[in-house]
Amino acid sequence: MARKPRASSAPGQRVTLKQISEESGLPIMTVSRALRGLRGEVSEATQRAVLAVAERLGYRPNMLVRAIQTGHSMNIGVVLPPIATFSYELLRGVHDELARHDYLPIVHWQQSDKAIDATDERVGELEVIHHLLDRRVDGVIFLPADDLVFDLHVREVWKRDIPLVAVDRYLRKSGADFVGTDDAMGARLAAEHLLSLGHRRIATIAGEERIGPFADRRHVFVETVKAAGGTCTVVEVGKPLMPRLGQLASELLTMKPRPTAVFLAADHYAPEFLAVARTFDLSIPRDLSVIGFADLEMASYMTPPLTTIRQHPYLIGQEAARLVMRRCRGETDTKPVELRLKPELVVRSSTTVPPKH
Amino acid sequence: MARKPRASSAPGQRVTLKQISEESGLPIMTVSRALRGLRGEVSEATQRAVLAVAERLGYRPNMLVRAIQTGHSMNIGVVLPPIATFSYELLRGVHDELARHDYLPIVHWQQSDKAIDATDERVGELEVIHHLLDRRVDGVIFLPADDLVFDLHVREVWKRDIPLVAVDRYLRKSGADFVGTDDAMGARLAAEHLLSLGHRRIATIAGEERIGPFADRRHVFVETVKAAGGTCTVVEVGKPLMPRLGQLASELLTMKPRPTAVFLAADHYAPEFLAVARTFDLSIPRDLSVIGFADLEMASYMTPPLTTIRQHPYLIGQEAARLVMRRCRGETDTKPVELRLKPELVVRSSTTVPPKH
DNA sequence: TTGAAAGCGCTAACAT
DNA sequence: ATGTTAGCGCTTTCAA
Repeated sequence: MARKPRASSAPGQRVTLKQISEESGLPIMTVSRALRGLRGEVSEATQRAVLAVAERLGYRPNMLVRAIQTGHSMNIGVVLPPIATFSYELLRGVHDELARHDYLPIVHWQQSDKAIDATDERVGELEVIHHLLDRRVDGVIFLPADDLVFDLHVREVWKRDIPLVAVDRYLRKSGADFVGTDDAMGARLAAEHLLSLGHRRIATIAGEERIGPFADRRHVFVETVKAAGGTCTVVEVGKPLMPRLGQLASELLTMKPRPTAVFLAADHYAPEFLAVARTFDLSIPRDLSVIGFADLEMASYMTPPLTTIRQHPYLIGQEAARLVMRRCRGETDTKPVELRLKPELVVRSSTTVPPKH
Repeated sequence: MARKPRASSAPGQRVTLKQISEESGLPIMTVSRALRGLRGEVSEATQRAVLAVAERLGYRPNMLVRAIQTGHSMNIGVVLPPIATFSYELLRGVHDELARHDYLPIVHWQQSDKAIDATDERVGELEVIHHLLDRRVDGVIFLPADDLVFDLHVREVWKRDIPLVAVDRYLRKSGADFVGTDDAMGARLAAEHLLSLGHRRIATIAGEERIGPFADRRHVFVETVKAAGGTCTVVEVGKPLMPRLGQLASELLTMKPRPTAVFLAADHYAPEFLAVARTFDLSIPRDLSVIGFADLEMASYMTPPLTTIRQHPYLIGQEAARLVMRRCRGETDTKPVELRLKPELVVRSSTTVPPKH
């Protein structure tokens, strides 16, 4: 019996293989092969004919359908934390590399408010990865904000045999691939820079120990300073960042004797720290040298311009993208890959020789 | 005859409706209805049973398949220019609002290198929109970098009866929906701020006239100044920005009599402009007031902190997302919507009363 | 090199 | 409230 044609409200009447088939008199299968350019499976004449009709009709392949057929959606899920770290550059790196190979990223930020709303926090958290998985992404690039939550996500992803690459923050236990910065090297560069200027009484405002990169930066920095015969005072700033940071900065600057140099585990701390230093009438870098970590855009605009350790978020994104795509093709061995890009020292005006008195 | 099961390399053996159907003894259709929570079409008992099995099996819907069925992929394409304007905040606004309604953005930056590589520039440009269209996005949010290219994209999108919302840059002819900043109001705020401080001999470094927002900022600023009995020198900086900007700044600062205040059409110009002013031994704001437009993050970190006009990229993104989604549901009339968010004046330390002599 | 048939996993449309 | 059937637009499989 006659059924109504599917509505779908398509006045533009989507062009399908069937239409090309009818127009050209060739069977659908031939059209499909020609359009995909399957060499050796279709004669040149046929191919040209098909291509011509397709072009005339303005045909565009339906990747949704193709995806359910081939198992490849050509989309990569990207999970980012709610805070804006260096995510934008990272994302661009991911995107550019993916796009070069006909993949595209589906971005999903973790929303802080959602987790709070949910009665069971974990349910809310998994929503993010499920939204991606439901769209049948071929792989996932993940910048973990919280280690515990990350584990849940990884499990959920691996259950489906989909590759997952962690970026920026490494989680030892997870066994996932990782691309990030060589934080140890960065910390060493920072320490050596200060040491070479002559500093020996040094301090660091460290990030939370439980966060991988912060742990590395702290330990390597302290060790390097100590190995050179210096002393290093460590204060840790956690969350919430803002009231605590000012307080810690004050404590550090009232120490007697006061350190001659401070290593900030992140550039983010710099504006507040410099503000506090100003209230102590300290001139940077004359009275106190300050070095950061990240090389955020603002580092170069601060007063004074901040000496810091430059990370390479764009390149990290690129490498992460390459890695997932390789995994999608099953080109790599089963051992988890761990890639750490070398950071570099950027000397600006916030560091100099220690004051002499 | 027995066929091989589709490979697809699925050791995790994807869970499908059929499996739930078999496990529960209920027909697939009932399972489908239960899972979608179609109220009134399924008994509570059945629903509970289905949900339990689905949960146990770890079922997740396949949105690809659902999309070809319903015509809704629940994905919105987002096209961004290669330059990093305020895109990140905008993107987050778009994302958050979409995610709240189970949509997700598929982001595609236009790549500058691709266009150059392609023999026919237009082909390269259309690739971006095709990548999105091939994935059957339900709508597109577009931040146009180039007007001519944009027109081609719009045509391509509309051919498929898909809603398109332009953000930030408005293109009169296109007839597309638009969400952006009220540039006229911003320019007026800037002018009135300088006028109220007492400035009358004013200049502006304007952006390219052919770019909508820049045209608005320039004209309204000039008119407002003139209406108050002031004079306004206009210099336009195009592409490439960098060598030209320094030169124009020099010209402006050697004028006699020198303007007492300058309106920069974009915060981006500020670092270079301030650098040039410094070479002229001008103290900002004592000798010269400077006001920008955008309120980029760096504005607050500059020396001196820049007075500027704050835009609301996050909110613009949100509104754009709301608009596409409404269009996707066909909830709006056919007239193109034009939404301009009000910017606000942020007074910092780069503006003050004019020098008297 | 080409063709016919059988799905992919799901939902809309029509029964009952 | 629950079944049944026919697709969605494509690719894979198998046969010619």
